[in-house]
Amino acid sequence: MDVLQELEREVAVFARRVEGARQSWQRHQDLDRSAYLILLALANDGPLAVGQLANTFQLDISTISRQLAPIVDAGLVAKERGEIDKRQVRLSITPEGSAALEATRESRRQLYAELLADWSEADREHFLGLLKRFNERLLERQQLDR
Amino acid sequence: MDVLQELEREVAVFARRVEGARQSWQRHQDLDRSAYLILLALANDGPLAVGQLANTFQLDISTISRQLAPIVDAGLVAKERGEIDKRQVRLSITPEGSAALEATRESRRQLYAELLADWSEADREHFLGLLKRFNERLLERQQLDR
DNA sequence: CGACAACTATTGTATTATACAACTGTTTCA
DNA sequence: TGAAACAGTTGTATAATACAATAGTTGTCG
Repeated sequence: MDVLQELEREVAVFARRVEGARQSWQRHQDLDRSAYLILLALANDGPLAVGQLANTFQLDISTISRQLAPIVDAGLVAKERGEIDKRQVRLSITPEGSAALEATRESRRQLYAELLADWSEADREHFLGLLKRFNERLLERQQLDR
Repeated sequence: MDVLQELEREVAVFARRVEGARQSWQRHQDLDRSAYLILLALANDGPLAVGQLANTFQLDISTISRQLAPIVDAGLVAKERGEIDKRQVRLSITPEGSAALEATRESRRQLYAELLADWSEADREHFLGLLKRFNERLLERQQLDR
């Protein structure tokens, strides 16, 4: 059978399953997906504006704006008016945010350790590499399409 | 950096990107994701009941029931009362359904051909293999959790 | 054999994530 | 300096989902 066709199918299934997993694995104390990804982005790429986050995830600014509200309220992200450009907002992760991020990260890492318990290190690395490459492609494609 | 941690992150990103792609790539004449996956399941695994489909995707029966409505209306899936057990419903793909499935499949295959244009055949196969394995794991896990 | 528990599917209702549109305040530039 | 462009927020609509209530069917046990 055609590899592309199978791949396409497997990706569709993957999307469904991951979506399902998100719900059933969501532990109460952990950050939800949007908060987790936002904090990850802020932790990695320093302070960002709302629009930059929206661009990172290819989501509408309004969506990010709403997702931000609870995590700003919870004190995980600090929000200041931009100094140079007062339209912008400068979002940065707080120490509490970093702590929450680490906790969730560890909890998820644990999950993946169980999930991939019998995978060799080589397979894990290989999968990671290919997935990264695929993700980059997806991003490029989506940016073109906009 | 820890491979598991990176993998976990990459999967989260993947879920987001694929979700985004679903919206921007949805061509008008193509089947939507749920219809596509349902037809795929019916084409591969013969006639199924609503509950069996729900189990396949780890979704609530009510969700499948609703997703079924438009594709039954469109004549892509035939719906009969089960002969032995009249509570059940017997869903099977119709010739029109097969045609629609093939068209969407081809359209998606094309998309993946572009997306993975510069991947070697070996990489594609490798990615497919690892993804399949990961998907199986996810399913096992989710079934346990229910 | 008949009542009741268990099961299959549908429909009602609520929630969540998202986009688009309308609006406010800020900046840039002709 | 006024108009167009831009950043973000809030209002509104839609789609996908889960859970609850319900209807019809089956199976079992006293």
